[in-house]
Amino acid sequence: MMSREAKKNLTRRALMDAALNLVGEGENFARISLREVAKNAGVVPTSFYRHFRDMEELGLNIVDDLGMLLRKLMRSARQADNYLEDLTQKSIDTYADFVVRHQNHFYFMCQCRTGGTPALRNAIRQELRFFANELAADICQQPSLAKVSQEDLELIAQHIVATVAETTIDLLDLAGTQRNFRHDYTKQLQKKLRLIWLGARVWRSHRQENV
Amino acid sequence: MMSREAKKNLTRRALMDAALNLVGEGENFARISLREVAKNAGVVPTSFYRHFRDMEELGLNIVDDLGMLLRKLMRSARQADNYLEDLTQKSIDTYADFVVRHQNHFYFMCQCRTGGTPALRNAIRQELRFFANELAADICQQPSLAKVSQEDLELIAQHIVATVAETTIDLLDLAGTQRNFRHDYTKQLQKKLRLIWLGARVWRSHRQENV
DNA sequence: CTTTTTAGTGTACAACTGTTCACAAATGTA
DNA sequence: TACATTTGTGAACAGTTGTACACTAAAAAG
Repeated sequence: MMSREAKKNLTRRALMDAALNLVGEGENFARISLREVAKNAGVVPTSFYRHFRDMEELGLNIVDDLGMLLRKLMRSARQADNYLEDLTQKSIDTYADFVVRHQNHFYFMCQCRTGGTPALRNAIRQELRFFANELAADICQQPSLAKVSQEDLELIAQHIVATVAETTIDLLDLAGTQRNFRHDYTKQLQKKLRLIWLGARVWRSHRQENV
Repeated sequence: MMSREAKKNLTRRALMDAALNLVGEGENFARISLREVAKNAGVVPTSFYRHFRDMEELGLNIVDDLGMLLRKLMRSARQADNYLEDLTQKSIDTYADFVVRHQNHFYFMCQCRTGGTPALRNAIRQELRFFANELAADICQQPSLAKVSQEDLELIAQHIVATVAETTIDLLDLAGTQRNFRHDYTKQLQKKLRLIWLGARVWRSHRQENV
C-alpha cells in the first residue's frame, strides 16, 4: 500500500501531465477545461479541487516544474567544459535536445509566456530572469567582457535568454515535420547569438554614442 | 440611408473591435467566445456567421489589420530623416507611441504570436517577416554593413524585429501602471538594439570563427 | 480498538457554448 | 412596379462548462 500523501502526489502529477499532454497535442492552455484535464487524468472533475483551486494554479505549478527543468539544463550545461566558448554551437545542440525531450513543458512555456494570464506570464518571466542571471554570473568571467558593467551584463544575458526562448516555438513547430530543419534552426540561432556576442565584445558601458 | 455593403462593413468592424476590446481588457483571445463578441458588438450571435466562419477567421482578419498598421508605422518612420541613424532612440519612441495608441492590436499580436492557433501564429509571423524585409532593404544601404551578405542582413533585420516584438508585451503590461516605466523600457530596448547594431558592424559573412 | 481526516466519487444545477433553422425587413435589380 | 438577395433576428438544440453538496472508503491519529 502507498501512503496517502504519495497517492495524492500521484494524481497531482497525473493532472499536471494531462494538461501538459493536451498542450503538447496542440491545445491552447487558456482554453483547456478543468473537466478535460480531470478526464485525461482518469479522475472525476470534483477531485481536481483537492489539488488546485483552478486551472491557473495548476499552470503556476507547471511553471515550477519548468523552473526545475531549467536549473537541470543549466547544471548539465555547466558540466560541459567551456560551454561558454562554444556558446553558439554545442550549447545550442544541448538546448535543442533538451527542448525536444521535454517538449510539452516548452510548448507550455512558449504559449503562456506572452499568452497566459498576467500571473502566469509573470511567473515564467521570473524563471527566465533567474536563468539569465545564472548565465550572467558565468559570462562575467570572460576576459573579453571586462569593460561591461554588471548591469549591462545582466541585460545582455537577458537578451540572450529571450532570443533563445523566442525561437523555441519554431524549433517545436517544425522539429517534428520538416526533415533537417533542426540543422537550419541551429544555424540561425547560432548566428543570432554570435551577433549578440560580437556586440557584447565591442560594448563599452557608460558610453553615450548613437548608432 | 447607407448601402447594404457599407452597413455590413460596419457590423463587421463592430465584431472585430469587440474582440479587440476584450483582448485589450485582458481577456485571452483563445477563450473569447463567439457569443461574447457578438454581444459586445450589439448583434445577435447568429449574425456572426454572416461575416466570419469562426473566431479563427476573425482573428486572421485582425492580423490583416495589424499588417496595415505595421505598414503605416514603417511609412511614418521612413518619413523621419535618417531614422536608421538613431534607430535606437527616436525610432523606439515612435514605436512606443504607436503601440500605446493601438494597444488592442498589439496585445492581440503579443498574445497570438506564440499562443494562437497554428494558422494565426503563421499569419503573424508572416507579417513580422514582411516588416523585417522592409527594414533589411533600408539598412542594407548603410556603409558600415557593406561586408554583410544579403542573407545575413535579413537575419539581422529579423532579429531586430523579433527583439522589438518580444519586449512589446512588457511595454503594454507596465505602461499603464508603473509611472516612468516607459523611460526604462525605452532605455533597455535601446541597449539591446545597440548591442545588435554593434554586432552587425563587426559582422563578417562567410566567417567560420566561434565565439 | 475507535475516531478523525481526507482523497476521490456521484449527482445535480445553472450558465454558457457553437450551430441550425425558419423568418422578417431592408436593399438591390428588373 | 414586382421579384430576388441578403443582413440581421429569435427560438431552439445538444453539449460542455465550473462548482456545490452529500457521500464512501481508506489512511492517519488517538
